Amino acid sequence: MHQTTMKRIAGELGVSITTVSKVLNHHADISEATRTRVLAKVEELGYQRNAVARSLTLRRTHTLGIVIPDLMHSFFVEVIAGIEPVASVRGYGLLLCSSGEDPHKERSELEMLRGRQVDGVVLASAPAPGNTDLLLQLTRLGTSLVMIDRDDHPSVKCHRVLTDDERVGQLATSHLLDLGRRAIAHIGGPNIQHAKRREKGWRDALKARGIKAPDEWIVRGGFMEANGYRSMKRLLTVRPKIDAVFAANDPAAIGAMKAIWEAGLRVPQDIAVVGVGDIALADLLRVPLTTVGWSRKDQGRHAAELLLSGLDEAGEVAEPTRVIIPPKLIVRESCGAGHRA
Amino acid sequence: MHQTTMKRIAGELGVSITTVSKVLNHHADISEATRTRVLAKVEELGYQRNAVARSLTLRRTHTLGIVIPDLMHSFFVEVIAGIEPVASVRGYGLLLCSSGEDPHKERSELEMLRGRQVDGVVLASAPAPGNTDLLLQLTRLGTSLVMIDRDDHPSVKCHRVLTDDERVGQLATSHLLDLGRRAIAHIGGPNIQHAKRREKGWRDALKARGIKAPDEWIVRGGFMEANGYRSMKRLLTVRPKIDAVFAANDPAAIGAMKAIWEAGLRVPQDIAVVGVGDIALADLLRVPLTTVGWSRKDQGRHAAELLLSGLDEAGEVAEPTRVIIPPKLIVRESCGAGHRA
DNA sequence: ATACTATCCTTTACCGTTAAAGTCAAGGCA
DNA sequence: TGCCTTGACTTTAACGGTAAAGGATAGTAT
Repeated sequence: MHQTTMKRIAGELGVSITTVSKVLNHHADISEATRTRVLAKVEELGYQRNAVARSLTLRRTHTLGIVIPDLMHSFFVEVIAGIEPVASVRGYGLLLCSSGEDPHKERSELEMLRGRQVDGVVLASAPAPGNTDLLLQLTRLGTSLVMIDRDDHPSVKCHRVLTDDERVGQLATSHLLDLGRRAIAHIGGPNIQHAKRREKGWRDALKARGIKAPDEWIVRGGFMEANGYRSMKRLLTVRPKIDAVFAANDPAAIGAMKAIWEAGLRVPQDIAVVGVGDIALADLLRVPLTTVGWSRKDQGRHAAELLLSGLDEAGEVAEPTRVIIPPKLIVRESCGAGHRA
Repeated sequence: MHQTTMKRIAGELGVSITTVSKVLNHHADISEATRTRVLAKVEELGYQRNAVARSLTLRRTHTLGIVIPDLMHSFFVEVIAGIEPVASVRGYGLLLCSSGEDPHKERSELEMLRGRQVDGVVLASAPAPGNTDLLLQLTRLGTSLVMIDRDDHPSVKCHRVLTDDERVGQLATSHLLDLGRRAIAHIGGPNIQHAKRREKGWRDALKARGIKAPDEWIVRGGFMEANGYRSMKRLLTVRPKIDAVFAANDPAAIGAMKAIWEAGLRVPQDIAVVGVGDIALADLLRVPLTTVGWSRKDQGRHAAELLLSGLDEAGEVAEPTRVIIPPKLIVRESCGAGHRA
């Protein structure tokens, strides 16, 4: 029932606990003979160091907290898939938290992570400035922080791994314009920085071609499929009719397509749709979704590397870095570019 | 830079550390006056207990390890989404590990979790009996274990939350038979229990209608989209031609559809496809996928509840439970039942 | 022979918290 | 008055490990 401890090893060998510890930590002042004996006993008993006890003395848990807004959204899972191998090979564990887009839950998760003394946190913040104080406190306490995806909490000095959201909006919108669409509506995201920036990119791209978007062309909602669905229902009532939609993310775009189909219209013939995110399976949808994507694995990988390299060089506080993962247009069929024969 | 400790609180108040500890643990032998003073100081300094130190003394980390084979497979993520809220409200953290279907990685992840003294483990085991010894050892050490999805390691006595895989196979196959298909091939999974059981269900359903499946009707591979794709390529060469495929899971079914389309054939007109799993977005595929599904959130929820209830009643070793999540057929379009007008 | 120096261990203290046992003054009871 | 409770703390030891400082023994320089 009880885990083997160094005490036991030391006892059976007639050496001190410290000697065992030194062998396991590769200290130089241990004779080859003792080292061998200890290692043999370790092997025999299948001993493994107790990470909790080590964390307490070393003041390092080798654990990263991950706080994301939605586990069911494949975007964040892909980011985690990018973080995992980097953390894993370096011996870091991942403590997974979901905020469910709720700032209060986010706060309590962050507090939980603080209490558990995680070495670092990867955060995709729920849209609310309420937790800025906690984040500031965490960094002050020596917890490294990397924000991914969301560019909120401007006063918090930490690494950020983002994409260029204005460019995202421009890419999507220009493409639709290039295909001859003119009445290009926008399904906006929630009230967070990068949703606003995608909107700005959309607006700028239209303006660049001399099109002024009327107010009815934009409906702001959330990032969920249901939000896109509701928003599209509204956009379908706009007159004169719109002929394209740029949705702030793929789930919203998918929701929009559902609404379009329900109205008996066709994608892309009646309304072209472009999303953002390139979520998994988007190429296998009834109408494969044209989208603006970037590598989430890269995003996760960068986040983990920033975090871990900052942890290894203890002491020196690295300058906050902004890594921009370049977005690119992924043309499929929902935009009407028709890449079938 | 330094976290506030009980020592500091005790010092500033002129009481012993134990007194502070007792207040925070709601011990009775503390006067109302002292309790109030301590609580006020805790509030003032924003003090929070150090979970690492508590874990060491309490021999409880309030952490569950989760080991899944593939982070990119939405199935497991959905299970996690079912586990998360249950664990979260009870104050348990989730340490996430991905084995990448590799038994060696799985082993090292399990060892990592053992070293970190997790209270329990939710495991979807990679297909290999190699780690049975470790699992037995873990349970012997007092770590609760719940296996989800995979029904391997029969000698390990632990709770299991599974679905009825034979029924899954029967449900899918009978449905195709009901629709008039007769040459129903099977894309099998890897060499693990529930893949074999789905195969058995398929075989039994055919036999029940007097059909004996020839050997070429089954191709066994893995659970990934690529496996389904390759398997289908092979099945397309079978003569006389097959008119339906039951794939052991949805990614494989999607891979199969890709292969079918690439061969210039249509789903379901030329070949009907039924998968297993009801992954997210399956209803939005180019041809919405008919599949046999069950609630993964329920599965995760059950797993977490079994684990946590076992942890609360410390000492008494609960009888291993088998929870069967009932599968149900989800009819869409890939089977040819035609639920459009 | 004496002091010096490696080499190889051990002792002691500490990480932050909790449980068990101990202290001590005030109050109750015979 | 003396003894026993009771209430409200404090002291001590422990959880499992690591770091720093402290021996002991043997070999080397002088």
